[in-house]
Amino acid sequence: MAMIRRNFFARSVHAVAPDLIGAWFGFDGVGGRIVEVEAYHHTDPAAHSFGGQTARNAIMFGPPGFAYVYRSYGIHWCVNFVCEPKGSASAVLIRAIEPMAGLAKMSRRRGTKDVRLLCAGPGRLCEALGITHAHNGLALDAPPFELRRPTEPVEVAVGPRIGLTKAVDQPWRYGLKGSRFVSKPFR
DNA sequence: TGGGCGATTCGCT
DNA sequence: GCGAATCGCCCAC
Repeated sequence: MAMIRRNFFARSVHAVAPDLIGAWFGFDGVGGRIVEVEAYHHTDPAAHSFGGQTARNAIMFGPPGFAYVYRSYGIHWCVNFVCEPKGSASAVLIRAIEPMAGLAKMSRRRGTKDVRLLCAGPGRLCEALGITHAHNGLALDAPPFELRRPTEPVEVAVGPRIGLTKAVDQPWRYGLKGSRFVSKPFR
């Protein structure tokens, strides 16, 4: 599997997002393949960067190829990959992976043995992988991140994003067709 | 400086 | 299917 380099992310977020489906996402010894992501662009009312740069979203306004981690509902962490040229403030939210490496460790962190629920959802994914605010701003092409291109072509499903109150109809959710490990089925 | 709110998850009905 | 948990961010006052 070919390593994903930083310039992989220096493209339209809508080009990067489907290309991430099927890619290997390793983090500090655990991981799996990406089966679900969502794209967020700075012109998108649902994006954190829509209202301009703030202390929280500053990483989104930096160069592509870095991790943007934020707190959701005061409880969960969610991880994004920053895309496009510096200043575009666009990113891909990683919503689910198919758990493949370090299942025991992920199960312990998550408190469940149900492999299907280990990483199905942005909050669950970060809990299983051990991703927190401490990893905000880290480069994606260096440890603890390990991203690799898919070994073979994949079929990508498309649908509306989840849990939003703004721009709900945009079909900017991408998934691995037929995967049991997505947070919600694609129809 | 305070109040409302959110790219969620889980448990109970 | 519904509501609680829980807290940092952000804007209005």
